This record gives sequence, structure tokens and C-alpha cells, in this order.
Amino acid sequence: MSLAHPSAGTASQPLNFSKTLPIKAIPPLTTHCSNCNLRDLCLPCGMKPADVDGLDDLHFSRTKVKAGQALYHEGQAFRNIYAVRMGTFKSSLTLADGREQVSGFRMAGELMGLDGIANGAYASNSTALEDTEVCTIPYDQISALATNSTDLQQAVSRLMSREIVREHSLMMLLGSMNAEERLAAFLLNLSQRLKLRGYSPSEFHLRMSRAEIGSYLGMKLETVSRTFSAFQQQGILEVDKRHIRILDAAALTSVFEARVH
Amino acid sequence: MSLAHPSAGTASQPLNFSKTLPIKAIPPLTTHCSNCNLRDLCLPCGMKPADVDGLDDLHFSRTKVKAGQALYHEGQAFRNIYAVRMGTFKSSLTLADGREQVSGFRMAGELMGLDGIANGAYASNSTALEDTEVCTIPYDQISALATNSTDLQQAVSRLMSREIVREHSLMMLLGSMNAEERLAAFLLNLSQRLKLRGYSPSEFHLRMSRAEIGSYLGMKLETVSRTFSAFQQQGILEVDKRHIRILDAAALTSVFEARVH
DNA sequence: CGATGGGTTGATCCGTATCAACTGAAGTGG
DNA sequence: CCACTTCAGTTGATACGGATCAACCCATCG
Repeated sequence: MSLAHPSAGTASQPLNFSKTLPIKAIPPLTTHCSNCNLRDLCLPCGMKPADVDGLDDLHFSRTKVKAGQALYHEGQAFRNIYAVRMGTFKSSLTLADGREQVSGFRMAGELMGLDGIANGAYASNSTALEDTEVCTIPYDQISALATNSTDLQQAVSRLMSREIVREHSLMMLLGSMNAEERLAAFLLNLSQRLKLRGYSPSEFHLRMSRAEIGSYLGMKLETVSRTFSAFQQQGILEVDKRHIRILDAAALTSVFEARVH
Repeated sequence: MSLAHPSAGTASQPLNFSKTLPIKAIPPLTTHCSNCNLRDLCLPCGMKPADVDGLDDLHFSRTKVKAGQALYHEGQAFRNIYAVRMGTFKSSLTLADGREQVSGFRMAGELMGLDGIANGAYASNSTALEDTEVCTIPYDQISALATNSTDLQQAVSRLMSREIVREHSLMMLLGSMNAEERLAAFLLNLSQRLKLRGYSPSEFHLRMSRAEIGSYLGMKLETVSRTFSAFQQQGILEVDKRHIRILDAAALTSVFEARVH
């Protein structure tokens, strides 16, 4: 319904609805978790179906964020958690010297802003990489609901814990892998997440630049570019700018697992 | 009371009580959060004093873990969260090839095991680096208590969020810093945490090996060693094996902030 | 039309990994 | 109790991967 579905294995083009339909004051639509098509990925994930039904209170307003726009900035007062409904976001930190450090990419069903709970202010920036849509989840509201639902409480805890685990695995990349291993791991992770969302795992369109990938993986954009080229020459990938086709997933996996030297 | 206090700014030696006192079956002592000397650092942190008082249910059994012993392993069924009462732990992941990737060091008042909530199994290993003591916090028990206390609920959320933020900052290190910057950041972080716990921030004993520091910071043990030596030659540190004295904290900070090149 | 931004590719340099030798401390066993 | 091993740490020599600097292509845009 809201998640633009992929057309025959190819990631959809950014449609730019907001351009063709100049409706700015969209009535504050709300979405009920109980019949959201992302419910297996998103907040209610793991809650018993009966309880999701029961929790009719669980509905949130939807907001569009256009490509390049920020959803929140670091330091900004924490009010809401956001769930990606559609599109891709990047999370980033601003370094002391003003440069940007990309700390993650978020896709449909993933939550953003959990880092704001700690100190009442977001600890990172969130920027749309394409035209996107999010569910806005007011934190005090979800807290209040949680007091009445052990189930929701635990769902939130699980999601936060998942976030912690996710970060750990990234550390591994940065700590002990070389350029090829990092990019392979990145692509496989992306591929898997796309598959989970019903998109083709073997052919997709990158929403982020070489520089953003590099920042995320701890390497320079030139190295990212070279590594893409290397994979192409090895017959592992077909690369045309941001359009990627994985030709030999097994080889990609083995690059990633060859981390033995 | 339970936290062995530092003697005149120098970190205490590992005393190895367990050797001198062969008492194995210690009665299951419990500690009440309300009068624990770590309460400002640990779980009840940020809860209103009145509520901490009120929560007399908040008490947990204490366990000793000897140097080198594991508190839990990755994959092991998740039951408890642990709070460090005394000593230092390392968290680690086991890589596909069997090597160890250190993901953090935990000190008094810090929680361990939060990564287990996500999937019902710990996602990391936790190993004592010296003789230690922990509070065992059964997860179902704290969940149950949380349903009756919004305050406790939020305390747990805050602590998990803090964990997420902490990881982010490490990523920065690994992504965009060189060896000197990494070690400087590591030492300053350590120094600050020791200070918070009433120990000297300028002179301390490292509980971890060069290899463990290297794994954590994404560099080889030789490079760690060389960087220590470099800092010593620059007059920033005095290094004798694991005994560290920070001679010029300002210089150390400026190394860390010089990340502009 | 030139300007701009993303991407690719080449040449060179530097930082860190790697390999290796050595020291000192601690533990082990005959 | 002393040779022996083992382990943590230091330091040197060398190799290599990725950063850096630079030139260039191409698409988009004002």
C-alpha cells in the first residue's frame, strides 16, 4: 500500500511524487500498525498477532521527507522515534572538523532515533537519500502505551538490543577487514535486506554515493570505486554507476569469508 | 564497601582473594540497589531517589568471576543482564576464522549482556580481565518489575540507548583516525571513566594486553606498542608495561583533536 | 555553454602490517 | 634450584594496501 513495490526484480526509480503532485498540506494520515504491511519488520515485530490486533492504539502519523532533507539533526531535542516506511535514509555524525561520518543506512521497517533516548537529544543526523516516508512515533506516547503492554515493552527492548548487535557486527568490518572484504560484506548485507523486503537481492540501485559508502566502511571514495571495478573484472559484479548486479553471489560470499590471512 | 577503593591514586593490584581464601560456596549475597555505592553509575541511574528507595524489590545476587573466566559466551541462552561491581571485563566476538574481535571493556557500574535481548542469546562473549564481581540481573525479573515502574522502564531504555551511542563513537575512531589518534582517544576515554569512579585519571594500570587494545582499536599489537613508545618519547606518557601515567593530558587531547588533516 | 558533481583511473607516497629478533618475567618440571 | 618453556612486550627492517593527488569522463543544470 505504501511501500512502492519493486517492478520485476529491479529497484524502482525515485518517483518524486512530491513534484508531480504539489499537494503540500497532506492531511495527517495515520497508519495502524495492525494492518501495516511492514509489521513483520517494524515495531510490532515479534508481538503476538492477537496483541497487535488488540493494540488499536498503535497508530502513527506519516510524514514525507524529500531527497536530501534531514529528518533530525544531532543535538536536536529528542521527541520521536521514526520508522522508515519507504525509501532510504543515512545516519551520520558530524566530526569535530565538520566532516561527516556515515554510521548507517536505514530501509523500510527500520527504526531511527533510538540513540536519542539516552540523553534527550539525538546523537546523530538522519537524512533522506531519496524521497521517503516515515512513521512518527512520539516517545512519550509509546512509553505510555508500553506501561500497559508488556508485549510492546519487550518489542521495544528487542529492537534496541538489535541495534546494539548491529553496531557490533560493523565494528568487525572496520577492525579487521580489507577493502574488498568490506565492500563484499556491505553488498551482501544490502542484498539480504532488500530480499527481506521483497526486492531482488541480485540486482539493485544504490541510493548512496561512493563517498557515503566509503565513509561508512572506513575507506576513501576512490578505493570504493576501485574495488567495485575489481569485482567487475573478477566477474563477480556488473557495475554501472549506482546500478549493481551480483553475478556471482558465492564468490562475493567467499571474498567476505576469506578473512583468514 | 564492595568496590575496592584505589590507594592514593594508584590502581590496586589484583589481589586474588580466591587463592588466599579458598571459600567457594559463598552464601548468595544480594545487594540492594538503593544503598549500592554504584547506584549513580548503574541501573538506577537517573531514577528519582524516592523511587529508588521505594523499589526495595531492586536487589540482585552477587557473583565473583575470576581472572580469565568467561561470564557468558556468544550463542548461550540469554537469561541475565550483568552489572559490573568490581574489576574489568572485556566483550568480544569470535570471527569466522576463530580469531577474537574485542568489542569493548566494561568497568564498575556498566551493564553487560544487553545484546542478548534481541535474539534470546548473547551476541558476544564476556571475559573477566582480573578477579571481578558482578550483579546478576535476571531479565524476566527486571521486565516484571518494569511493568510496575515507569521509572525503571525508562532507566533501562536509557541505558540501552547509551549503549547504542557508545558504539557509534567507536565507529568514528575506526573509520577516520590513525594509530596515534586511536590510542589517544582510548586512553582519554579510560581516564575519564576511571575518574568518574574515583580513581586517578592520570595514573592507572591497564587490565588488558596490547593485543586486546589492538583488536579493540583495529590495529596490530606491534603498532599499539610503538604508539605507546612514541607518546613516551613525546613526553606525553610514562609507560612501564601496563602501568600508565599521563604526563601531558592537554597534548593527548590535542593529538585526538588533530584529526583534521 | 560553462559549471558542477559523481564517478573512474593512474601515479606516487605513507602508514601500518608483517616478519623477525630480542628482552624480561613468570611458570614448569626434573 | 636451575634449565626450559611460555608469554607479553619492544624494536627493527621490509612490504604492501590504501590514501593522496591529479587528470579525466560524463550527465545534469542553470
